[in-house]
Amino acid sequence: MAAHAHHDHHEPQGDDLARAAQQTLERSGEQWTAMRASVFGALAGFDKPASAYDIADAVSKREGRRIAANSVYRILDLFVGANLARRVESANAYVANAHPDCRHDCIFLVCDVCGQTTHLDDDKLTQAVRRAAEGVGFVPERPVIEVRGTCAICAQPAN
Amino acid sequence: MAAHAHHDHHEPQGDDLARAAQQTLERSGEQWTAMRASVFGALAGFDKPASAYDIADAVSKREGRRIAANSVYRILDLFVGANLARRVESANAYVANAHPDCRHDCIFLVCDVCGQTTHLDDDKLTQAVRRAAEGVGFVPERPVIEVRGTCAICAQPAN
DNA sequence: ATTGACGATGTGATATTGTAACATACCGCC
DNA sequence: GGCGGTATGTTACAATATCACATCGTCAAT
Repeated sequence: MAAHAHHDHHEPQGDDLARAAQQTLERSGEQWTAMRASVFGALAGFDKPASAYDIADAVSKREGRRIAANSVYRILDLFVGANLARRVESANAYVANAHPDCRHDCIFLVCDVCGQTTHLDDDKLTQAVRRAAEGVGFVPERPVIEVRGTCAICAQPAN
Repeated sequence: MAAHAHHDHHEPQGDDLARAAQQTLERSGEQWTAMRASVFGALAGFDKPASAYDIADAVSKREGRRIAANSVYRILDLFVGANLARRVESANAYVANAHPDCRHDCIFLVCDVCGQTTHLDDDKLTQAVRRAAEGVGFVPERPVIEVRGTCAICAQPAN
């Protein structure tokens, strides 16, 4: 779990990530409430996609009182709409988005062994998918591009 | 519902489709039982992706007795494994596969208005997705490529 | 014929994921 | 203080998915 602390990344993490999320959300005209901060924090605290119920449990623990899944869903929907989070369709789960300002389609690689999920940004590829859909008269809104398989670590023979 | 009866298609339909499915399933060493035939027929009878519960209802009607969802799930899992059916992840639903012998990744276009789902086969594109995953050390097993949006018919202005 | 193994299905319970409806709380404004 | 609006709480429920175990049929060995 103590990986690559050796130098700085571009990826905002922890509080930085939350601050970026807050700014993006507020710029879109929504409030950054205590509850939303707590949900975002819980979401960002997972190292793999988390279900709404996972998040509800984590938030409940943080808050010391029971938070219903339903409240979490509302906030997650808001986050997804504002690009602060993404839904991984093939896992019924959510991940925090480290770059809420860049709105592009993304590609998730979901490891069936460990659950870890990474994402690729390859606009050429996602544009090609959109164009393929347009080629048959379809109006693409939201490409869902995910790859189930085995991540580099779990695929190592000496496992 | 009485569309394009004017000339033959390559797409097997109705009984032909079922026969093709039966052959494929048996060739893979599984039995084509009455229950499986009934589930396949129900699945093929839907004009859009059907949930396991939709199918359970349809089969129950056909059979004149209650068929539980979990029996349907078992058979659907078998079908997906044998390529007789596909799961549309972003819709939690299943579609019959007209070409059970061609095992390629496919791209679903899911209309958010009417639910109709078409599929594209574009091996260049799906191969590109696989290669992109491999490029970061990921071993792709099952690409999930779906596009949510609006189909050509629902997108017509004079609707 | 009996038995045992095995695959398929039946059955009931339960887990997980997702929504709906309405109540309450908070906040800025008049 | 009262009002309108957003956010959250609360309860109930719907929809999707899985588990455990019972039953049934078929086939083969005994």
